[in-house]
Amino acid sequence: MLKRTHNCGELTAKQVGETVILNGWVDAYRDFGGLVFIDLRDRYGITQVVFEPDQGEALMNAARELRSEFCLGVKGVVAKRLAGKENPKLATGEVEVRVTELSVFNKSATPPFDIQAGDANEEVRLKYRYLDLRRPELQQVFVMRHTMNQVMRKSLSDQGFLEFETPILGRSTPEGARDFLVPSRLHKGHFYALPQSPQLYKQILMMSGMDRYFQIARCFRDEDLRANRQPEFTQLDVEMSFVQDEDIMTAMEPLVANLAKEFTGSAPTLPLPRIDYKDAMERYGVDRPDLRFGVEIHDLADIAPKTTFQVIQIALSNGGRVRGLCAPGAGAKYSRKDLDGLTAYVGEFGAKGLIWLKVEDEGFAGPTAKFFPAEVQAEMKERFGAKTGDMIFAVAGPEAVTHQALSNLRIRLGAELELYDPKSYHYSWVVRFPLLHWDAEEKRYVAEHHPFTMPLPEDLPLLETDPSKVRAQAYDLVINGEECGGGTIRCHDPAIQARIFELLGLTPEQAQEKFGFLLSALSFGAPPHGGIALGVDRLVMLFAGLTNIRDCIAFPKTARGYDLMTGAPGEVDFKQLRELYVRVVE
RNA sequence: GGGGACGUAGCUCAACUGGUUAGAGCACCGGCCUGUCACGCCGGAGGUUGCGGGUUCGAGCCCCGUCGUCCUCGCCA
Repeated sequence: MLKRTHNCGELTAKQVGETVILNGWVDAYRDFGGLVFIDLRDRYGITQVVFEPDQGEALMNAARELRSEFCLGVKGVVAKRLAGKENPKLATGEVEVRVTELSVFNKSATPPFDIQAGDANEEVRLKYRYLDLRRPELQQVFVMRHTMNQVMRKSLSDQGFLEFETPILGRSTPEGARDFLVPSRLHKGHFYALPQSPQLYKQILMMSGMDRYFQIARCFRDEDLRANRQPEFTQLDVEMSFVQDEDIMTAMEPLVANLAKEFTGSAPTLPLPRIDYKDAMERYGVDRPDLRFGVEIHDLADIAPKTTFQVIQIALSNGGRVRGLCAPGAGAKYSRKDLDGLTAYVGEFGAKGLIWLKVEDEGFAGPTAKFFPAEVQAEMKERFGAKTGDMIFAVAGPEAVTHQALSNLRIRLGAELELYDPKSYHYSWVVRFPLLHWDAEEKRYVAEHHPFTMPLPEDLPLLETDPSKVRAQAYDLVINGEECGGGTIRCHDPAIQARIFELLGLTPEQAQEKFGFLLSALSFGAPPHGGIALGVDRLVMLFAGLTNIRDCIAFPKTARGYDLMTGAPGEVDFKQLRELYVRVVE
């Protein structure tokens, strides 16, 4: 076998004159009859190799047979290219390899799509994922992903964290996402569940005195997919003992800074900003604000009495809200048609309409400007810091609608008006989430994060009087408006944990049945503890500038949960089902 | 479960208002070519228009159903 002495990305003028062997795939071939050029590709780069008649007819004939994606070994002499024939687009473009010996390891069928172009339909790319993954663009993403894993391991290991593995076959627990179930052969009618996260195991490890845990853990949730959501995904899972919420954030920040440094070239100043959940919702309408730009949302309820605008009066009298934001420089940017488009856009989030006001020297302009007297206009200009040429957008309606409509509008305006550098990164913590919210349909409280979250100490009394007002010791890591991780301090007090189970509608018997092991472990001197999990796939997506999580997962699934390469999920033999006591019903 | 976009040659796309034999570029096959790097030139082959039904003298185009891909609401992180 012609074993490589060099890879396809490393030859330069330094090796001129050396005999080398390269292994790789035919990226392109250019056949001149009397002269054949091959671009040989591996994951390190591309090197041009050339076949010339002086090496004999047999070699030339063999070279003329080469086609795209043939897998080759070539032996030859590194030569400086003819003067003026260098290719500045290639790292190896100064030189070429004059081939003396060729070994075709394997021919290739004609590729089903143009691997170099990379513009094929995703369906076909996923079916032939092994070919898609030959593309340098994709290979770079997985190099990055590898590096990320290394940075995470090193950062945490340097801080004294121990890497653990926890079971994939666990038990189904109530709350959270739908479980993937695995039927037990040994126990008729019983099922394992794949972990939604290693949550309880890592808490138990704290109770075992492991003190600082981490795992790059695969998690499974049987819910519908999205551009940034797959049914199996990877978390950097972390847990620490003897800590409060600030300790977790402080412990994670060096890691975040290391990732930022590695992938963006610059690390944020620490500590990262903390924003109260409540402030985030008020100022940005969302719990994961994109803070690469300003444009805060302001309330307009107080000006309502000074206008004659029915829409506003009605929203307020129905217990809703009127809120708006100021888009700098939007006045000249948006045509009437564009504004109709923005109105339709907020409509997607339930807004009945969009109030838009152009700020001009003479006052507001727009179809609803007449409802705002001069005095109110001055007040609004001041509140929004609006200048001539800006636009004020406002939405009236139920609180959730104003939040959704304005937060999404804000993101859209930020991009369209180029209010930030798309290559920039902003990191922040959103803290003090609500512990619970009331689910009207199920007629019970539902955990905002998960059922093991510790309330803020000062809010503990509210657990008895007004549970939905209880704030949690919870924190999310937000980067560029993406939720990249979240965690909580856990309940290490069995009594508080029992009270929360009660609020969640679990009887003591049910709590015992589902979480007996946890309650038991809590009763044996459990340390105060807490942790966090970062979404590895999302971090790769973010740092690689991708808009879709499939491109940073080697073998992803489609929106319907198929693996188009293997055909999973597939049918199984009746015999397999019988062993598992499982029957398919129509 | 709901909404939207899409599905035509191996790939990327075109085909007027429903009208002759469904076209182009790339890829593929054959031939020519000694300095290309998106090589070039000549020639050729390649189609169940996702699938099933319907309307029509006539359907890639209209209607119904179905499957698949993407985006999204619900759900979920």
